[in-house]
Amino acid sequence: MKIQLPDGSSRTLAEGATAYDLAADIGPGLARATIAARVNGRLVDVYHVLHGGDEVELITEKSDEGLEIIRHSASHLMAMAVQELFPKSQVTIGPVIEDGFYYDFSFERAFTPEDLEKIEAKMREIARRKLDVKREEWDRDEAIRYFEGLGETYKARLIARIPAGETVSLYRQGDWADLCRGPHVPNTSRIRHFKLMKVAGAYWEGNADNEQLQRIYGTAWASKEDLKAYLHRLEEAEKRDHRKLARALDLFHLQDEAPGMVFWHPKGWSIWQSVEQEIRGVMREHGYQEIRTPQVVDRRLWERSGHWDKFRKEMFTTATENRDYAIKPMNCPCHIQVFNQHLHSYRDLPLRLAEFGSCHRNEPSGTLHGLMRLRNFVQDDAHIFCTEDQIQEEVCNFIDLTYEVYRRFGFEDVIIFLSDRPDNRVGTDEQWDKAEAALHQALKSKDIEYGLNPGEGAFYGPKIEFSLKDCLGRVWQCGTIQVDFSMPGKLDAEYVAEDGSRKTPVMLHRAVLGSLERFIGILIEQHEGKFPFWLAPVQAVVCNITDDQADYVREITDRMLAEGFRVESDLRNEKVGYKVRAHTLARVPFILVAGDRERDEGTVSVRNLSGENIGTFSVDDWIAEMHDRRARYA
RNA sequence: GCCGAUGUAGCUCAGCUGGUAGAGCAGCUCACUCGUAAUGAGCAGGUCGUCCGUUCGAGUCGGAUCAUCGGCUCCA
Repeated sequence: MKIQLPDGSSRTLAEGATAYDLAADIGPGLARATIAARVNGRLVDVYHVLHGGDEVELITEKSDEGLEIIRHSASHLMAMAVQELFPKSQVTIGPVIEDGFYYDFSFERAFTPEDLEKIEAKMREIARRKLDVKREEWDRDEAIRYFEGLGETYKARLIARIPAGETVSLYRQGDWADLCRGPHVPNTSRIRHFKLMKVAGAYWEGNADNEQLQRIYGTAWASKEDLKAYLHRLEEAEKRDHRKLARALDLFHLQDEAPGMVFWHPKGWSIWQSVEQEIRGVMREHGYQEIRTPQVVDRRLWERSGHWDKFRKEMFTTATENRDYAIKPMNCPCHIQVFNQHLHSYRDLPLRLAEFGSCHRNEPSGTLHGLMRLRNFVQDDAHIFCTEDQIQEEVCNFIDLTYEVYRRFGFEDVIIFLSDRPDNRVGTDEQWDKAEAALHQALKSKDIEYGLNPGEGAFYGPKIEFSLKDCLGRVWQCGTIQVDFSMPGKLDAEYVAEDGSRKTPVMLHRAVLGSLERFIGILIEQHEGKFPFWLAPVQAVVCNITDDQADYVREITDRMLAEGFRVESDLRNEKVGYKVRAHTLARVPFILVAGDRERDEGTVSVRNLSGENIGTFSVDDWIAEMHDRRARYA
């Protein structure tokens, strides 16, 4: 029979030949490297029997698909190892994830780190048994009986979801088998470069009401080098962790007495100020008016806005003189109060109110995470009151502004999702149609790639989310723009339309950075603490070499301070090498050294963070250089 | 909130099977006045997260609790 290859050539094989036979026919090296095959567009095992005219592409461990198959097979290998060691455990699901895989087990107790070592050793042992991994086709009902017979109730439940009468596939290695669509590696010995990473609890079907399962995470790679490189990458990422850098650079701290709330130190607060000032300027340029609203607001306002019913548990409350209050979890109800203080004309719209609003949310303790997830955070929040017809233009402007700001802070890699109508919602279908279309069109008109989160919108309207990644690749939402058909009406916002009638405006909730804390957290990790000149808490340190230059150093430090730069002098009685090292570790962008020569010439010698001496400048020239860098956001 | 791990000096960590704490760095003092990633010597610094228990005796064992870390769930 003839088999078509991807390069257009064909090969003749005996009837009944498998994908493996094809690889072997081409060459023994390829046979060794082949993990699976794509036959007529479908991924199959190497044991798959070919037919005349099949188009076949061999999948080796070097390809992305091959790697995925290795990881999937590694999760099976792990499940088999767990069940050999712990016969009472039950298997559930074990998918491939970024950089690895996991498998969820039901077991009477949690797995310990020591168990992990044993499981990993058992995996290597099973791999050495060189078991073939073979696909079997089973009748669905028989498969259910088979797994029930083994006491694998979760697996049986999973198969029961497959329509009756269909065949299901099992993959068998030795005497162990698992329900799986496949494909898998041909033999357990093909899984070589892996490591079990961590144990964690996880809920059956991802539902917190269900039983908690024991999840084991692992990583697997095609080569030893890849595995090593991955582990090294994790180590490097750890060094960028904003919590570690915050301690090293003295930016902020958290402590037991105020979980989820930040104590900002002078250097961290300096960064905050720079960020806030930057956003304040951008907002002013884009037609926003900044306001300030109260922290503690009577319960009745939250009842009217609907928050008291829905988010009572997440709100901090307080009471005095028989009145109940909530510490605000969001700013919008207060912004509507400001809007409502005047009777607005349609000519006032869009009206944009901005606030660096401090919000408190009583997040569950297990969710807190450094600066990324807090109980008290400040949003660069704003609410745009507008008509339905103005939504699209406002969204377009907002997208431009968001990208411009992110770029200025050094972010190019932005992840965007649009969340549309959930089942449970307010507003008419026409309103939702219009709002969703406005968001889609705004993104499309900017040629922006974005994902869709169907049904993930808020009950009050659709939204676009802008997310950035932290050093470990975890995605955090930062910017957002949300259409709201509900709250303005609930809180009696209205304007006078052209025809003299009273109408309810649409409100757009929007934030560029999201939470300033979270954004600064990501900023720290993005720059590894080496902030660009315009953001650095200390932009330059001037060091003398001996006491003889102390006055000169004080004088030029004062000159730079007078120009508005954050500059310190280091007059300690230490060797200049010691000072250079200290300020390099403190990530000061420029270290200026003045010895007798510089003092006599009225210059400074400038060293940057890369350790390069970028030259000796006259003090005037250096100040001009700093002005230039600040203006360029360098 | 759920599962697991962790909590010792400002920081990073050591402290075996219970016998009332140790290093490096940082800090302070003194000497040295020095040219781009660590000069030397000395000093000081901890009720071992908190509470309860076991024990003649607890940093070490048990329980509770708080916080942190890694996941899960959640995230207006």
